[in-house]
Amino acid sequence: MGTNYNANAIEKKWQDIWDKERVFEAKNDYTMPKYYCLIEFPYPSGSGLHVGHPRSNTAMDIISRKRRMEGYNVLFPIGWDAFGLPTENYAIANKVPPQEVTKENIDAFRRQLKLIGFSFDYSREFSTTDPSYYKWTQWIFLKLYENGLAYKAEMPINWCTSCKCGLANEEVVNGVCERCGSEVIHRVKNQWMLRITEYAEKLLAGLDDVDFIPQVKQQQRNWIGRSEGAEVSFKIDGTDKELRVYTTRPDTLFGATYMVLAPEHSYIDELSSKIENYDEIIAYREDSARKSEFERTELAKDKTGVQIKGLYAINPCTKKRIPIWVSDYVLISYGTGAVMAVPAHDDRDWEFAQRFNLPIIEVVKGGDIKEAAYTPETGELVNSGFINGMQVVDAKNAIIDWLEKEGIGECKVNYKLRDWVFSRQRYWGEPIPIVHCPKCGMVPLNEKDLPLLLPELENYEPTDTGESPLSRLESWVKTKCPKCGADAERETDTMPQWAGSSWYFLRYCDPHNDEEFASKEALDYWMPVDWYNGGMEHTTLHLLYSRFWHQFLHDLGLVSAPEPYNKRTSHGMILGENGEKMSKSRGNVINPDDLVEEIGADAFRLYEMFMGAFDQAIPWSMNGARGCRRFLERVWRLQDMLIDEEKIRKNMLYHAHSMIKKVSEDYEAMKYNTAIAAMMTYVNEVYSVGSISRGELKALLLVLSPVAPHISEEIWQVQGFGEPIYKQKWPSYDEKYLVLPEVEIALQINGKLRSRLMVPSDLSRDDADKLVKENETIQGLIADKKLVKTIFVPGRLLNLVVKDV
RNA sequence: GCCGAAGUGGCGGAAUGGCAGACGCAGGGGACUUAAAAUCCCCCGGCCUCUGGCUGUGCGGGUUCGACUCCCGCCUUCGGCACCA
Repeated sequence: MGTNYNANAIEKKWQDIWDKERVFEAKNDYTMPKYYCLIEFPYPSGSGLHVGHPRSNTAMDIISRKRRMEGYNVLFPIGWDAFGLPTENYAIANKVPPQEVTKENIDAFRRQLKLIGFSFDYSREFSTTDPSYYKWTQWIFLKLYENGLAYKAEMPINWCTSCKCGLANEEVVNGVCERCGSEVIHRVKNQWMLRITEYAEKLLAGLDDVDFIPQVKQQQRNWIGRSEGAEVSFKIDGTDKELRVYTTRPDTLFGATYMVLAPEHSYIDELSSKIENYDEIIAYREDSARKSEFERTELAKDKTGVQIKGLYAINPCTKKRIPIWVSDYVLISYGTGAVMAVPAHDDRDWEFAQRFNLPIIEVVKGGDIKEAAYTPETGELVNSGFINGMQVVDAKNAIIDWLEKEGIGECKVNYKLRDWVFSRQRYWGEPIPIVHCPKCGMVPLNEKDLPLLLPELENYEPTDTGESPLSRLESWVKTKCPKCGADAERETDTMPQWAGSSWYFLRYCDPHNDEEFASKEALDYWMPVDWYNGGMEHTTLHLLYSRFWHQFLHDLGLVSAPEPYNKRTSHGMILGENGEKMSKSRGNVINPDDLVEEIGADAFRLYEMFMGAFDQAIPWSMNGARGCRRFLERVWRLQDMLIDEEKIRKNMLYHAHSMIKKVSEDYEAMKYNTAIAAMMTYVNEVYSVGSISRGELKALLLVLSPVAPHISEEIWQVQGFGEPIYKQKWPSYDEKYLVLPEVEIALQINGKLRSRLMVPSDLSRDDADKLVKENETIQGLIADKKLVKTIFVPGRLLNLVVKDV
């Protein structure tokens, strides 16, 4: 009997070797074929590594290790997305500087990741909070500012009552703050904004050229939300004002029977003298402001609204006077903040009209407008003057031509995407490198003055005014104008956490560069990222933001690739054993450290990949994890069955080669669970044979090594198989061994399984027909029936279609 | 409400339109052992008249020689969301 499998000792040993030999550092040899594997860099939270992290990490570690064996120069980097509110909140609660908390958390995370044996290039590690990194985040911001893509705007924003800072719409989840869960209200604030909408078309077009899983493309397209329609002006009766609306259905203009303004619409104030029930309208507006966007959408079925008495619009087609209402189902942030209501052909308008007894006029044939709005974009126009009888598509064109001729409207493309609110009134973020000068206005810092360091404070609490804690540090706020030298003040807002993660993949290419964010040479070689795996939850925020920044840098000629990521895949969430989301409060958290201690890193990695389909949410099973350890024990004991034979024996050729093929293909398709099943099947086969040759064991260790690298290296070394696996080539398979001389096929009658037959695997169609005639079993089964036809699928089945005589 | 994904044994899951349940977990039985653990071997969807047969992949239809897979209509669950005019 050989030695026992001591996972912890083996793992420590090989991790030290990899470290010392710098095995996984990407080479600066730009003549080699490259491969850039990326995982979303973790936020180093105080609670430590979650078992969800290793799912994505192991998957990409497998690809990285396989690529190295295939001869690629692989970049598989790691870093820390360390700015953000949880750290800041922890710092406030425990009265310690966020810098210290961050350092501790990063050290803890690094230690945990190293314990699992990922093949990261730690020589390129950095944190977004390093001044040498955020110097370049600030630099990119200044480029955006120079190019008119960063601006300040007074606008209604989401205001978190607890964090006391503005949030992007995208950060508001179910009406509460994504970070702290507190209520979000609307408040007006002068905010830094990034003009991502300028890139809407490009962000959309770029999706055509990248290999993202379809759900990601779909979600980004829906988020950008391009629509084609028209803007139309409605005269307001008795005034010189026109009410501008956007519609995707200009063809239904004859059916517009009333108008609706968002409660925040400026006309309510501008025309206040004409509004008979002004007080009522203002009261309604105040009600709406108190509602979060969530509530405004929640109450979908019970619409509220008030008619603006004294104001009427003129439908430009029918020339009729139509009432104007105000309702919070119309949002100020989309389109023009006002709509023409066509209740016959829009669900929301229909409900509203039903509720308030407003007229509903059918203008497209095909539905029953007494029962519901008819919304399909096909049908014939009725009750519509000069477009009567036209189909919807033609009617749209005709109306737009008419609007343009009359000068009251034109076609217009709209996006649902909104500009990115980029300010945070918080401490733990990159300071925005702008100075406010009483003479020159807003002045960007000079490049040579970057990084603008985040100063240490005594107290990190948000101020009651809602300004950043930085505003309290007078010595920092007071400065000279970079342009004229006059006394000036620094911007005290900081950037959101998304800033640092919008370009980190570029920095990995050349992480120690002091002169540039990364050298052109390094970027040209490494970019784009070949394969990026991450969570679906980042699809519309991080993934879109980083594509935006990258496209912008591309437009400046600073990066060559038009898109940052060539391929994007996604992993499923790991749930607790009870099938619920893992969380401290639910008490179902699995600690990676304990697990590595109990079953070892290799078994842990193996289970993470074996537990189920990679892209689906899977509940944890401690027994399943132990089963994976059991498999590795079985692999370890193969050493006791080893015979002194270099080659793969004849009876094992089929098994070995089909395993290599299956594992190679399944890794690429992220079907890790079936790849591992194939290796288990192979090991089961060896056990039934009772012995294994050196060649047979080598084949297994090579394909197993990306998932379970430590045990594979150890057995390889102990058995004297040569240079370590990390220097070996990925094994290939030979098609000629994938065919067995005989196969078992199914015999079906009318599609029902009746028997099984052993036949030569090269059995031809003619041979099959002959077989049907000559085989006694078959003849017995169809004795009293008439054979209509036979269907033969080589290697699979023989189906006899018969009829009763 | 809208968009997306998914429904297969006790559980996690396999299955280019071709033998449903690979592989693993849990369970049962046996071997080994003084014994237990570990290990090795075998069984393991349901039902029946049990060397065989029937039935079975959320429900109801359809296409096909043949459907977990494709089409139509439902139901349920899970994610995401923006009442987007």
